[in-house]
Amino acid sequence: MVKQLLLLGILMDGKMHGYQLNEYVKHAMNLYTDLKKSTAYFVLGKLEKEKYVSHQVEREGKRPERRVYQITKEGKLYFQELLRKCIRGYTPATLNDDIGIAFLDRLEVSEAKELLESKRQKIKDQLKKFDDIGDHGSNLRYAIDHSAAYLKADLKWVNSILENIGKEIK
Amino acid sequence: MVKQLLLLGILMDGKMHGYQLNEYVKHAMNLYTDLKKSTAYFVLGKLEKEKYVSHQVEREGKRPERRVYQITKEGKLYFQELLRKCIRGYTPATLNDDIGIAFLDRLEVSEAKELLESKRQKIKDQLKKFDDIGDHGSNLRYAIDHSAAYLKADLKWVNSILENIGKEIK
DNA sequence: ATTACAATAGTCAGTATTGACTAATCATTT
DNA sequence: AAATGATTAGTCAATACTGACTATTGTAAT
Repeated sequence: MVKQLLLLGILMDGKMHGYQLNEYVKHAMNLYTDLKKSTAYFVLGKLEKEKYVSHQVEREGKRPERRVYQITKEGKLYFQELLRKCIRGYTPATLNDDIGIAFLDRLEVSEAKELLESKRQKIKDQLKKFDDIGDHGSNLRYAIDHSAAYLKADLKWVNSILENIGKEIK
Repeated sequence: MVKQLLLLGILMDGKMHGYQLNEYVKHAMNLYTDLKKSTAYFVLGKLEKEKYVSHQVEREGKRPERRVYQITKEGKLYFQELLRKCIRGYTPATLNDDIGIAFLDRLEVSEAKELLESKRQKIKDQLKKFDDIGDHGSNLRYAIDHSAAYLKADLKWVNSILENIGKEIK
C-alpha cells in the first residue's frame, strides 16, 4: 500500500519508464522505503490491472523497447485516497531486533556483551551517516530527522542493556 | 528469521502444541512481533523440514488430535546461531508513514492539518497504553521502553511537521 | 434442551516480495 | 579488435505471509 502510494506519487509528476522509476526510487526515495526492482514491476502490474496506471511501448533508436508508465484519472483519485489514509493513519514501527534481547540470558554474559558492542557500533555508523547529510530544506528533512531520532533511541536502548547486563543479581 | 528465532526460543523451554504456542505469542510476545497463526504454522512446517523441530501426535480425551512440537538437538544449535546473529546485527526500523509526508504538499494545508492531528491522536493513544503498563522487571522492560521511545520520536516528528506546515512561504 | 460462544487445531488459496537470471546496446579502455 | 562495465528492461521460480474458512468439543446461559 505504501509502495503503491510511492509509485503513484512519482508518476503524478509525469510519465516514466521502468528504469527511470527504479533509479529515482533508489536515489531520491531510498530513505522512505527500499523498493526492489522486481517488486516495483509487480506493483506496477497490479496498478495497471486496476486501471490506475497505463503504459505505452516506446523505443529510442535501436534500444530495446520500453514501457512508459502513466497515471490515469482514476489513478490520481486513488493516489489522493491512499495519501489521506497514509497521513491520517498510524503504523507503529516494529521492533526488529528486540526479540533477540528477550532471549539474552541464553548466552554467557561476556559473549552477550561482545555481541551487543557490535550492534552498538553498527548503530553508531548509521548515525554518523545521518550527521554527514547536510541541509535538505525540503520535506525530506522530516524523514532524515525521524530516522536519526529512531537511531538515537536504538543507541540508548543498547546502552541501557549493556549497563544492566552484569548486575542482574543484586 | 526473527519469527524462527521467536518460535525456537519458546520451544527451548519445553514442548508445546499449536494452540498453546499461538496463545503464548499473542499474550506474552505481542510486543516483539505480531505473528499470525497461519504464519506460525508455516514457520513451524519449515523448521520441521529442516529438522530443527519435530512433532508427535497426541490426543486428550475426545478432543481432536493435536501436534506437540519439540525442538531437536540441531534446532538448539540453530537457535544459538540465530540468536547470535540477531544480537550482533542491526536492522534499522523502517519509516512506515513517512512516505505520505513526502507528498504532503498535494493536499490543502487545512486538510493536511486535520489529517495530521488525527495521526497525532493515535500516537498519543498508543503512548498512553505504554504509560499504563506497570513495572515489568524482566527484560520485557527493554522492549517496552524501546517502543515508548519510538512513539515519542514519532510524536515529535508529527509536531514538527504541524508547526512548520503553515509557514512554507517565508 | 437448546442456543451460543470460547477453546481447540489446523488448511488453503491468494497476495506480496525477492534473488537470480537473461539480453541487447553503447561508451570506454586496452 | 576485444574486453569490460554501465545502461536499459524486464521475467520467473521460489519464498513469505495472511485472511478466510472448516470442524469438533466443552461450558455457560436461557
